[in-house]
Amino acid sequence: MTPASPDPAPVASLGSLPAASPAAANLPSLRGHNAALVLDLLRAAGGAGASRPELAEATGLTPQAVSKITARLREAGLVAQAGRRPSTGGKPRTLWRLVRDARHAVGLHLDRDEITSVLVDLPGGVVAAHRAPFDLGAPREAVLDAAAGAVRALPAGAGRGRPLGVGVACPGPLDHRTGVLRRVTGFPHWDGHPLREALSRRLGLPVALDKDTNAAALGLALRGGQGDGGASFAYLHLGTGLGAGLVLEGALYRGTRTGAGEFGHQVVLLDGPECGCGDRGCLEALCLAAVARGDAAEAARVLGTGAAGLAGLLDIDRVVLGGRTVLADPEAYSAGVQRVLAARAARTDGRAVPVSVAPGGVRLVARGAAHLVLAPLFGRLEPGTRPQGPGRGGAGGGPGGDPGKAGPPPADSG
Amino acid sequence: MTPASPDPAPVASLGSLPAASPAAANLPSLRGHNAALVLDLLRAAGGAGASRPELAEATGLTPQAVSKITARLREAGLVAQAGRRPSTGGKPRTLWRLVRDARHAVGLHLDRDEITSVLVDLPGGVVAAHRAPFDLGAPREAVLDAAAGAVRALPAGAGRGRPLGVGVACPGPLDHRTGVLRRVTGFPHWDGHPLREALSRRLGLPVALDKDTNAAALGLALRGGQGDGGASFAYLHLGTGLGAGLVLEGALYRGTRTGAGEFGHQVVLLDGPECGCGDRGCLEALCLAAVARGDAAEAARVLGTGAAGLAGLLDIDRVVLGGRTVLADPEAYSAGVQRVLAARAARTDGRAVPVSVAPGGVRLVARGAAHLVLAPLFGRLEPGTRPQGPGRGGAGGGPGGDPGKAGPPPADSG
DNA sequence: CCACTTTGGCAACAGCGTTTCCGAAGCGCA
DNA sequence: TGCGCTTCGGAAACGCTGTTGCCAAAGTGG
Repeated sequence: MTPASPDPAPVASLGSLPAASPAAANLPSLRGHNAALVLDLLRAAGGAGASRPELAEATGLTPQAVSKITARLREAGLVAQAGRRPSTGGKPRTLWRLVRDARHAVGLHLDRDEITSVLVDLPGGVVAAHRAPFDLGAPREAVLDAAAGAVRALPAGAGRGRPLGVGVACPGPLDHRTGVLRRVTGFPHWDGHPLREALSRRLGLPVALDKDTNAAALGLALRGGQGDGGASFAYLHLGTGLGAGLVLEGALYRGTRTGAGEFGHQVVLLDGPECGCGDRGCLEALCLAAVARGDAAEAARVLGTGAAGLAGLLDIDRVVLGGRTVLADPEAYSAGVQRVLAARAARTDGRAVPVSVAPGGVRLVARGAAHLVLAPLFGRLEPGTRPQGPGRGGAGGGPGGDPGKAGPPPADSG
Repeated sequence: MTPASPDPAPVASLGSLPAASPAAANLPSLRGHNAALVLDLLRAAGGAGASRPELAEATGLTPQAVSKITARLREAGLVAQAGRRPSTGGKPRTLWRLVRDARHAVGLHLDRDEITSVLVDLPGGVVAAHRAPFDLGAPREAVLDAAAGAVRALPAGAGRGRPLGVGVACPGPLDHRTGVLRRVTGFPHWDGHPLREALSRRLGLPVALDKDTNAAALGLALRGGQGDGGASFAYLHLGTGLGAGLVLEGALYRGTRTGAGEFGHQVVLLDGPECGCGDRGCLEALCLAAVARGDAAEAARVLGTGAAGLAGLLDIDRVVLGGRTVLADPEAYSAGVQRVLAARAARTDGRAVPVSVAPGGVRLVARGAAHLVLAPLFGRLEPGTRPQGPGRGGAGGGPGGDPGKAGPPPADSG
């Protein structure tokens, strides 16, 4: 695939066709796609593991192809045998699982007043975590220092080898494709800053950047659960603001410019009270006002109204709530939102969209950020990360990459 | 690929892995994918055509691979040479275009009081059209008769061979995967009726079913335009109701159960006037009330408020308006919605989401319905259509199909 | 007329999943 | 314990994909 040309507009009059939206596939990309598929199924299977015939049925590949793929993945050190199933009258099935320490990734959550970093292993488990006070409003260098410090505070040698990369989540808006911040609400001095590149250079590791809500949603989508392969859900985050992360048909939806998920500034009360954004009657304004009054029930009702609209608009399968405000009184918000959704269901086809509170607490976003780096291995996210600095050069293959060909993790030369 | 098993739940306790969300790929599916990609680029290029080197650059394939693919497509009769570009110092490039009459599809729009059918050719142009009064509330048999009649009223022999299939669009809700209607608002006797199967049997052709708004959006997405490969837009339809069709990153988004696009019942005035759906303050209720008062400006403002929320939530690139009410006073609605979006843009990053009125008039939906059948050829939609009756048996290949292997259109034996 | 550029076909090739075949490893019954 | 049966999974040949390397064809420009 031709990388995005730096030329502004190559003549454009004749002979310039738009780049094909889905990229063309060749043999290596096919191999990578199927390998990622198998890895993803093993990830979903968790510690229980999965057998070759099961993988074959789930993917649609022939058992023989699955054999070849698992053999390659084992050679790469990504998977290993994990016992066998009881026989059903013939040779028992051999089980496979992910090798926990085959790869690691760092997740970094830059919140307004706190920084959280986690080290996660290949299946997505948190190996180590670190939290510290933080000020996103501090000068850039100080913030970069703090970020690098939070990454270095993690036990680098715990899992052998360097981490694959660092996923960074922070308040939006920003552009995940270029890794550049836009005017982060309340901190205009970040506008236009290429945070991804700066951090990548300082850490000597690939860095991926995204909004906190997107990271959280991605983390929830990849949570060890089962059967949610193609499910759609919305993660609604109520903290100092109100935002959303959308997972549509199993894939994180960020929009063309990472702008998707601006949930808080939907108008739910035409000509209502003024909001900080300049509009009137925004969901966020009403919700935060109710919170300020201590009226969690009303805040939940307002939030539920927004959730109901979203459920209808996007045919969402479930709603997950999170954020400090919600976590302070989870039952009230869960019940309040659920009530509105149940009322909507009663008016339509009768099936209410289930509501839950996000597990993971204060590490939810950081863990999701790590998945910005891990997810491409499982075909759950386009690479998007442009490797920089030492470690893993830019030899990346076609779409989906090829986890099987990634080889052993680079040795820690430090 | 294993077809969806008819078994309800195969034991499910052990060894049942969820089906992989994206299907596995093998050589035939890779071939089909790339062939569809090339066809899609040629479709986007329109009458101007595209050359092999351009296709190679746009897809990322090698020129040699493109040569092989175009050769296969030419052999299948889908593409043909269309002149050459002026030389730039060497051998001039040969241009390729779609063969207009290589395939045809029928689009059928079942509206509440009118039925429209169109015959479209491979590039998506309307070859013939038919309109007649209609009553969706009539008994089922009468409706099926009318639908079949509208299809047969089209000049079948105009393009040689039978059409690929019939795309049907009607008011929702319904399930596009099973082709079964749900309780179409106002006509409860359609609830649960397998319209797709019934029509397919009667016509002896494959049938695809979807919501009218989805069909319209799909048609707009595939309109001969250029460069909108991965663009996102919303089609907002204001007629007797208010609905939306969503195209996200170039693909029609229907949700898991075709439920996406329920735009009219988002609450924009908490505790506002009651809506027919039982809720209060729905966008649709306020909008229709303003229309009933003859206040197009206020209706547009309300509609614009909904559009602004949607633009933020989904990072939409543009908004397209349609429906009888809009078409009755296009300037008022276009300007009114644009005003709200411009105000929102001024509050955020300053780039307003452009608004336009859907071209195509009364045939917009029918034309989009035909694309339900054509789009899979271009990799723009999963097949979804289960061929029934004579014509094109169920020999369909892997994901994306393989247009190159489709062979010549079946001869019209009638 | 001749270098030079560019297009695009031919042939050999590596590597993907598929097919076919068969040994390995368990169960159940005699 | 032995034997038939079932199921798993490896080995090898295969068809077909896009890729690579080479070269003829078809233009431009001096």
